[in-house]
Amino acid sequence: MRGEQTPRLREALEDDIVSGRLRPGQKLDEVGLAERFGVSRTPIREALIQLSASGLIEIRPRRGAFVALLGPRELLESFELMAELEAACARLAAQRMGAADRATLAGALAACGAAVASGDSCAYYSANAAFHAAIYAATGNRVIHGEALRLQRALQPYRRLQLHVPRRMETSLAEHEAIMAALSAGDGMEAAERMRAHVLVQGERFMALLAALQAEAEALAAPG
Amino acid sequence: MRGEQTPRLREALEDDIVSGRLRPGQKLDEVGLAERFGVSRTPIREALIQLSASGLIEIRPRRGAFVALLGPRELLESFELMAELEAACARLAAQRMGAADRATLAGALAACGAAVASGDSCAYYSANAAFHAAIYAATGNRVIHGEALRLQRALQPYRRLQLHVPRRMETSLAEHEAIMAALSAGDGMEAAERMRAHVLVQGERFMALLAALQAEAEALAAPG
DNA sequence: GTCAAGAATCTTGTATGCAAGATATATATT
DNA sequence: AATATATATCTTGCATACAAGATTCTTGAC
Repeated sequence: MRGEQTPRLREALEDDIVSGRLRPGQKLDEVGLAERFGVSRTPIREALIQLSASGLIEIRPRRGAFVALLGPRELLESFELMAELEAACARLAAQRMGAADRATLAGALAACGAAVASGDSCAYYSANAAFHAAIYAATGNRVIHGEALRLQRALQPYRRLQLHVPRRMETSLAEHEAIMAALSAGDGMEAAERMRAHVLVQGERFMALLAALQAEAEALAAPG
Repeated sequence: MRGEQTPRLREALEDDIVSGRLRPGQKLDEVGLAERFGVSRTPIREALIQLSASGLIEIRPRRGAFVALLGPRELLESFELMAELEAACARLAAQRMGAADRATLAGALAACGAAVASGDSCAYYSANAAFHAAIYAATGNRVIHGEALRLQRALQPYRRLQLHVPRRMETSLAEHEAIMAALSAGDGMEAAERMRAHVLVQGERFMALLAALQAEAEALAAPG
């Protein structure tokens, strides 16, 4: 038996959550997970604690672990934090971006364009994440890069719900292109401002979607 | 035996680290900690995992847990993140601050002034933390507030080393007053810009101090 | 038939035991 | 004497065991 199960378990669970296989609010049973992964509860618990620290799950004492289910307020606040953090990344990237960063960024933007052209919202989903991640990396600041990635992952399950909002991809792509232009021009302020708006509007659009879904759910629940 | 040891242990260890009783780089022995707190290794391990997630300690697989010891690069990068995050807080606080927030902030600023007047750098240390925390709170965004506090704590052990830099308190207080003025005027851009500079300069001053200390240590080590 | 109280069951939190990797020590070799 | 190697010891990572709080089911009263 070789050591270090916990990282593997953490990654597997993280993947399940980010990819949507585990839904927000769902309970994570320690014994069940232990059996599924063929380990004891100990490394499972350690992985769960790590995930709770990164915001993907919530542990309620004596009640168990649940895939994080952000309420409307917390969700809006998280998107606001993301917007501020990404705006900072854009500003720093505009100042420091090197040739390699520029190439990576251009590639990610091209992938976004291709996804829009083919109408593949799933491809856009990951190309979008790569575009944003390329900006984090272009700050040259690994601490900021890591924090931004962590937050991006924590919000991923919610972004997923947005995939099919009409014309979302097109407007998002246009915003990406404007951000790219500001970055290429070295205009940090402009890039930051556009990035902030880009992320904030996602949060607001998402809030509207959430409200609609909740109204729908209540309408279904009440008469039944 | 009542449940829930882990939170207590986490807080106690966090306090030991933030207060400086445990030095950066120091090893944390699981058995030793377990004996000291009168518990088994299990809750100790869980507390250590949580602390590693918040950045206060570092766990190296099969090697053990150590109080986080940031290298120069990571430290500068962390201060840069802090500067961006606090700048965002200042901007949001300028827009949203209510009467209660304003009063808390004024109180914290007064405490900073009193500490400078009496030359009590230890009192300034905590009044300074309270001033910054009041700004996080004034954003009205609990997620941002929590992240800012977490990062503040993670950097606290390093700020502590800076306590006795000559005239540090006076310049810091002057910067606080300028930030307060911008906040009161509702000038978010100005407040953000001043806050960013305030935090960045701390990071740079700290780097200089660290370099001096390292040079001193090497000078002592080489000839002996 | 609904609701409340109590018992049975389940799940979590902590303790303990054991195996494997890491560190320290002793020995041998050059 | 210094270095490399083998061995002993220590520490971590994981499995298992058990106790206490949470949940569910049953039973009784209204």
